[in-house]
Amino acid sequence: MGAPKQKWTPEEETALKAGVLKHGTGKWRTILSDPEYSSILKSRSNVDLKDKWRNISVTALWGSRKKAKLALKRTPLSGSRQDDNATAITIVSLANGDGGGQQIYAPSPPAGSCEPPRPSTSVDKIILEAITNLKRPFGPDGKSILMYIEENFKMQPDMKRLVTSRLKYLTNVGTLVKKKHKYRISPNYMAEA
Amino acid sequence: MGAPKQKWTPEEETALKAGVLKHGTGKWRTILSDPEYSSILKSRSNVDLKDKWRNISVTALWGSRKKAKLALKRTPLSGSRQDDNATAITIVSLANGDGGGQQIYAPSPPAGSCEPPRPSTSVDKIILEAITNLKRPFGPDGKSILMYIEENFKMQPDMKRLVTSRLKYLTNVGTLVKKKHKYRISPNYMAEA
DNA sequence: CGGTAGGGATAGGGTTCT
DNA sequence: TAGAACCCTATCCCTACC
Repeated sequence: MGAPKQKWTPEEETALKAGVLKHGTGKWRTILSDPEYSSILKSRSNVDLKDKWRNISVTALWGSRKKAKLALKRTPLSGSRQDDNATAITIVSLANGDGGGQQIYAPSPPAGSCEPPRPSTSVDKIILEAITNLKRPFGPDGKSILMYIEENFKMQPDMKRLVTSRLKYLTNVGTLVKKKHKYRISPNYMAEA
Repeated sequence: MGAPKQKWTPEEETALKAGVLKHGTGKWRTILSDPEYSSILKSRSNVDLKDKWRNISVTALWGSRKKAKLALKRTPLSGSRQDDNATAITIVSLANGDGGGQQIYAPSPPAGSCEPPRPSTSVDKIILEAITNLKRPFGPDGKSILMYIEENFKMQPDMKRLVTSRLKYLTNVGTLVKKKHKYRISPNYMAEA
């Protein structure tokens, strides 16, 4: 009697994250077989795990943007009604199916303003996207990240320095893990949320 | 900014219903690809089809309930059983958002007395509600339907037999479709309305 | 066949417009 | 307030490729 849509419970999600932390991504059958998680995840398949992890990943990447959007919605503060999505959003057209057009990078939220101090800026999102999409076995190096950003975003002149300093910062705070000049998104970062 | 809201034409709606009849619900991309309908539905997406079908469904469910009420008022006449399976069948309390309160099942209209043999009783309404709310991919099986009813209605002792026989009947007259022990509301039933 | 990656489709909740 | 049309995205499914 399968359920039409079996929503993931927080317990399952936690187990999955722990499993990835322990065995790494792409080891779904292994995670499922690990007695530490098998009971919690017994109603899931390895493919389910893969799908869910994919979903968690994009959520982590786009999370802050979403929060900003929701915040704006909940509080229709002041007037401006038109440039809703424009305000706090820094990456556009990622969702659009066409892979042709170049995306536009807008420095930092010019209008939104009410953002509390966050450990991430819009550049960070781009960096995370770059690392994710480059899909290097041990993560891309700084140069590749730069190239990715140059190729996929219209950037402002000081972008290079900005990215470099952000890479350093994100590594310091633990969002990224740097090893042999290569950057990866910390599993811990995924595991939080 | 968005599209100006493209209202569904009767032609499109007909094509959609025919498509569902031919391919089944949940086969929206298939329906869209069927050359028989693709020209008519060319400006619709698979998601549009799904959304429209959802609208049609709720309208049909609620519509039939209204019709039944009116029918009872208008003509308590006897006889004809093909009294359209569409109008006679009604579903109640589908709209209640809270899942908390238990509903009350009243056997068959005790007051009406001179009720002619109708193709539906109040049990039928409950059955349809169960099938609708259980939302199983291929429809719930008889056992699930029973459980749903037991959990959500105060029932009389012979409910089980009643439900079983009604399931058989509704399948015979085409209101339900039975396949591999699972019951679904007939697309025909939806498509009429 | 079993497993994973990726693309794509569906389901269902939300939102917007009328 | 309701209903129709539309959006968002978690979940599920299918296929290609080992």
